[in-house]
Amino acid sequence: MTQKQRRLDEFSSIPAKKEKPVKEEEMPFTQQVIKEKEKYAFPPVAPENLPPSFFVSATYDGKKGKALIKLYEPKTQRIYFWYDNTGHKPYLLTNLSPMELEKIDRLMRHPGFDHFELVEKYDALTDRNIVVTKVVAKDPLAIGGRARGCLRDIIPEDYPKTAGLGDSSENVKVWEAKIKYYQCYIYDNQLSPGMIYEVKDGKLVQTAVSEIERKIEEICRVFEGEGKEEKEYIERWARLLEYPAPKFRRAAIDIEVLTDVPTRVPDPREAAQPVICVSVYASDGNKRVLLLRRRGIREGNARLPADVELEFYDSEEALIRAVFDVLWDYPFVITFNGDDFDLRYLRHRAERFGFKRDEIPIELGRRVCLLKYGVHIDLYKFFFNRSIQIYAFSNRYRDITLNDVGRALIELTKFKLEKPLGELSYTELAQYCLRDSEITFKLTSFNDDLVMKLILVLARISRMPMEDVSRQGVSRWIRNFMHSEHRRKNMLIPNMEDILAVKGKTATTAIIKGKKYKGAIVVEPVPGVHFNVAVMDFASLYPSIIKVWNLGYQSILCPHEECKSNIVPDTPHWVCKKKRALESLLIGSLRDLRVKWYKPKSKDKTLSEDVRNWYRLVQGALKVILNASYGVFGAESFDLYCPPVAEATAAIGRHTITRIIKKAEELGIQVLYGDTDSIFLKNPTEEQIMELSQWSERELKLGLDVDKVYRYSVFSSRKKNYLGVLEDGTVDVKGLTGKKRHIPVIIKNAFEEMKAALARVKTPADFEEAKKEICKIIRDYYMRLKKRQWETLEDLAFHVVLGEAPEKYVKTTPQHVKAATLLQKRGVEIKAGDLISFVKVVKEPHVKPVELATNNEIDVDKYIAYLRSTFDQVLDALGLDFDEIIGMTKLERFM
DNA sequence: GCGGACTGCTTACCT
DNA sequence: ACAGGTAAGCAGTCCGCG
Repeated sequence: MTQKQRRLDEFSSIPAKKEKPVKEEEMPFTQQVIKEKEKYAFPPVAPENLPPSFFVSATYDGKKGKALIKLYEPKTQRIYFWYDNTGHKPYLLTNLSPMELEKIDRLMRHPGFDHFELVEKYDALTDRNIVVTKVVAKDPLAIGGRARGCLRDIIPEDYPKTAGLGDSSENVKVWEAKIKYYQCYIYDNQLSPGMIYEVKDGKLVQTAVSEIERKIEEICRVFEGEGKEEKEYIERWARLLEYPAPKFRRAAIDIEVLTDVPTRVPDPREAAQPVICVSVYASDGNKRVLLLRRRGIREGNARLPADVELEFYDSEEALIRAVFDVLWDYPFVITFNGDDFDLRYLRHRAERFGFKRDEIPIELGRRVCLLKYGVHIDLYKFFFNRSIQIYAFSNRYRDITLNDVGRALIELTKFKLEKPLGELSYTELAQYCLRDSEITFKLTSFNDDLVMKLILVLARISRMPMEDVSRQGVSRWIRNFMHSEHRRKNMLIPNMEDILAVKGKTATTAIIKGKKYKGAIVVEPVPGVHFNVAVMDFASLYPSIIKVWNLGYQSILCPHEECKSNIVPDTPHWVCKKKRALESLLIGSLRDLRVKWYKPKSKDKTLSEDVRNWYRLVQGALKVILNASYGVFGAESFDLYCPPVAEATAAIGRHTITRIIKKAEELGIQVLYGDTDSIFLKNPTEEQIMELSQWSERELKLGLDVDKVYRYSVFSSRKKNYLGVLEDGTVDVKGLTGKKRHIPVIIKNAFEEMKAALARVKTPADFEEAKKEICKIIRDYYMRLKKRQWETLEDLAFHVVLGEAPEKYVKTTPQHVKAATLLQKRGVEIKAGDLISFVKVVKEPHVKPVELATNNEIDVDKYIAYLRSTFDQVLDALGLDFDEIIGMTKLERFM
């Protein structure tokens, strides 16, 4: 890799100053392009020399037949296209020799076929080098496009017939034929999306900044104790994680479409209704609202920000052209659901108006809408990602709607509409539409552009374009960096069937019916109230196990006789002792970097706020990846699916927690509870904790630290259900009904009041007071329900997610489905994923959607039963009884 | 014909 | 399309009960 050393400020995002005019060819680059910008030349081909720019996207340009890299130059804030000029071509690998392949007529006559090459690859499954044929094609669609008759199908289909072998095509193998061409290009050239590149004399060269390279050396010194190979991996990861992010010039857009029926969403494929309003909210401070003039619509007097001017268009076509100017201009365009709605609608609408192909800036995919010039980020897809939702934003938003995500992350919600869209005045419509793009924009700008930077960092780790990484799941991210590593080390990327054929399935029996193998251990809790409880846990247990035990598809059940004695406890599997597995190295080095560098640095108060923010972001990104790194091996959707690896990881986890519990007990510590990777210790001494931690490091080679100390904790006899009060009075609630999000507000409020009472308890003696308070709370809410004194019906509503469309429930009809069906009958559109709000009523079918229910039909006793079961989980540990509290006599209870 | 014991389905949670 | 383990409520079924 050619790396020119540069200083950081050379690509800083400070805008260039205007200077006195010079002849064009003498102009510094920045001014040349500013001039060029006025011309909107397309495609924006990178000049022979382009200053440091961020690799933000990659694709295949069908017209030019070349890989295309999109570079974002941060000074001019423009995108430049760099086309491959190395002659790289798409290909697949096969075990047939060129001689055998030549007999396949359909292959030789295929217009996309180019030539054969013989290449040697390392096959990790058999631990041998093999020679395979590289079948090179002229264009990626020839390898494996949508159309039938592509090379990857032809080879296994036609070979046996040609060779007269009948149907025995099972040993004909094709590899690496399903990799997207631009990914293949990235891997083969070991490019790093998200990193800084410059074009020098037409060549794409990665930029090295001496200041950052020194930082990387500093990081590497922290890992002196690790092996040579580990250190190389650490260095490569650290480079990806240390380089800075640019300022992203971007615009969020949102469109409004007139509808016949207010409850129905217009079909973006039809695009039959007019676009009446579009808002743009951009990083350069631009706030625009484009409105279509319509007959009979009043100006209105809704308030808009002072710096917004309404732009009126007499024709919809002109309005769409103005929106397209935005899409041709901004390097990054942000939408919320633009893939399925906004951009798709605009594209089809433009086609209806007879726009020419190259006038439309939107590239239509089956499930995505991309931009010809810049990068489109659809935040709906990004926030929909379960890993992002849970690990990056700790479940703070619940529904993936602009309103809920906005409320949870930036405290900004949509405008409430009082009447149908078509009846709004211009200013009301503008206000509503602008708010949507404002939320969309701010979701990418809060916390110093956290979301944009997160996408950039994930693009670097996963070696994917920003568009793809923001739309795909964590298993794709992991697969892609593993694929890239295979190519770097000249390893054959195995097919899933090959792995399965050699390594087989699982050997243990899961506790849950239908699962593939046995998982983690949950320790039976010791019921009651316990003071001074230390919670210790293993620092990222599963990634650590994968590292320490050398787990990966190549090492589990390896072909070597001498490794068969290296057995995974509680399984018949063995692990390789001779060769290090790729996954073990990759995941292990990422884990080490997070635990030993990024996590401590993210809390280091001696660092500036900005630097700490970056470290926080990086450690969060690593957490997302590491948390999924074990699960993917047990997921059939993962390309390197290898069930014995997942099974071995879980088995070693069980072994680990079992051993640590035994050791704790030997040290005389009572273990109150434990789950997967954690143990709850009753009143341990400093020495006991030290000893346990040291023993774990020495014997298990795993880090065990105190995660938190509870002033006291409350356990019932239920697993995954407890409550702990931290030193600062924070109440940690796990799994209890009172914290579940589907329960009615009124019950949640009662539970919150109880939490407040428990937070005030400092000593065992304080408990008496707290118990009295809790009894009062319970009596209070009980009476309120009995006397039907709730404020609104909303407070009684259960909110349950509809997992599937109502008609898909054939085995049973749960209550929320009944409520959903009632709504459907009223003409409300219901689809999978909707949140159904319902109350419990006396009459059949005992449920009713909140909006259809009235106060007097509520089944109060059902709510009291719910209140009881919610509190029971805590009360029995406190030695209290719900019925006694509400003053029910023994006889009444018996009745 | 009814009610209790049981199983299975569904959702929300924990690590 | 990362995994398995647990709790809770309800729907539906079976079976005994003169």
